[in-house]
Amino acid sequence: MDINELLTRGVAEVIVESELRQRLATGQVLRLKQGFDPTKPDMHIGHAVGLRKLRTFQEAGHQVVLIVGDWTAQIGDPSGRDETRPRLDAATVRKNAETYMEQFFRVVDRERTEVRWQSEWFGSFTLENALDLAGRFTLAQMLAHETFRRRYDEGAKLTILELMYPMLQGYDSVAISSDVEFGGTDQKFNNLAGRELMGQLGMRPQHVLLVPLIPGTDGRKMGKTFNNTVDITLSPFDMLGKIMSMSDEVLPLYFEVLTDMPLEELAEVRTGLAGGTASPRDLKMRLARDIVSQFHSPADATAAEESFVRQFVQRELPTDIPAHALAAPSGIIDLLVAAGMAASKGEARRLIDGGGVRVDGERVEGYSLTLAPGAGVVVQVGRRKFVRVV
RNA sequence: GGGUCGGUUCCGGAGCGGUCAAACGGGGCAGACUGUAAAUCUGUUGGUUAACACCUUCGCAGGUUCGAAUCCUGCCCGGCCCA
Repeated sequence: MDINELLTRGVAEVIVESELRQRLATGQVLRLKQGFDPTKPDMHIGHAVGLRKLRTFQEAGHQVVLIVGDWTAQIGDPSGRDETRPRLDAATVRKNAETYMEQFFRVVDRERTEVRWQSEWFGSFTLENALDLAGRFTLAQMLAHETFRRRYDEGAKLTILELMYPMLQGYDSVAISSDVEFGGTDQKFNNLAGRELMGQLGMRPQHVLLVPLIPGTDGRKMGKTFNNTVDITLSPFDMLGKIMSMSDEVLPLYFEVLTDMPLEELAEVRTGLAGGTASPRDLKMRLARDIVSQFHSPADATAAEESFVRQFVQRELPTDIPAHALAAPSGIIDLLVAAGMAASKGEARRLIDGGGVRVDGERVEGYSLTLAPGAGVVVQVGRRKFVRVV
């Protein structure tokens, strides 16, 4: 891939672009820093945007340095946060880190990745070191950070510990001699702290490559708080379904940042969608297949598509309905709760009232229906939950 | 340390002695419409109950009252002002 596409496709901002462009041209192997906090091991395809970019750089010969933020995890990244996060214990952090890396290396080449834990340098950090670090940043600099500024102005709780977060992340760059730090646009402030610190210490300041945050299934920025993520650990079927249920507007961006579709073709897709000559539905299926293939396999993608068409387009029952064994006759309400299709009996009643429960395709009216063991009927809640009574 | 304002159901945010399981908005869930699009519209959103009703919930612990999310006392937590 040429340097231009490397620095523009699926990239929101590069700091400082002209300099990084020159360094890439020299053919020198660069150290690409990517950090993560082992607080939230579930990775979604929004994260994959950055990972794919790392992967592309690796293919161009560069070295990834993955930093496990086992210290910053205990602070919690304040970026975009409204409140102080709870601190985690060491065992949880370690477990989360393992889960995270398992997912990370589904995209990034493990062979060209160096894994470093923050405790390597922060474990022996002294108070003197910490004070020195804190002395290199001013309050005004910190308040330039949108998140800090807003919380400060609104009179919300904001601890000194949280102000330390960008400093620690910045120090990571010093510790591993980072050349380029990768992150989402929400990481800009933290990444720039690394630049600042490296410069103060007489090192060559790292460059920063920011990837865009992509919209989630509901069109808002993809993130855990909105519950609109497409997790990369989803089954092929669920992953395909989630992508299919997304708004059409995301298509061009998704193709750009999550597939290898050639730029010329990408341009055609854009004009086709804008002009109404391309089918959004077909393109979305193509996108979904592509993404599922990446995290699973082309065969899985094909199978998922077939199931999807059967279940949602042709409205047939799914092929693999879980069985729910009954020992004795059971009322519909109890069954829904026992099968995990409703959280409480009250909710089960509400679902029935709302017309969301079907038995063998027939809408259930009233709460009096009783099902016998071995009935073999299929109980359905909404469009996605099925159970066969045996 | 002093003064002051505040801590409400998933989130935001009303309520300020009974009519409060608690307005309203967001989110969630279900239904209609569909391309499982999106948008829109409708219903619903503590638990048990067929229902009446009852139980648990409004930072924590006590108290006043026939009755408290609402009043009083102490404590914990946060913001602001003063030091």
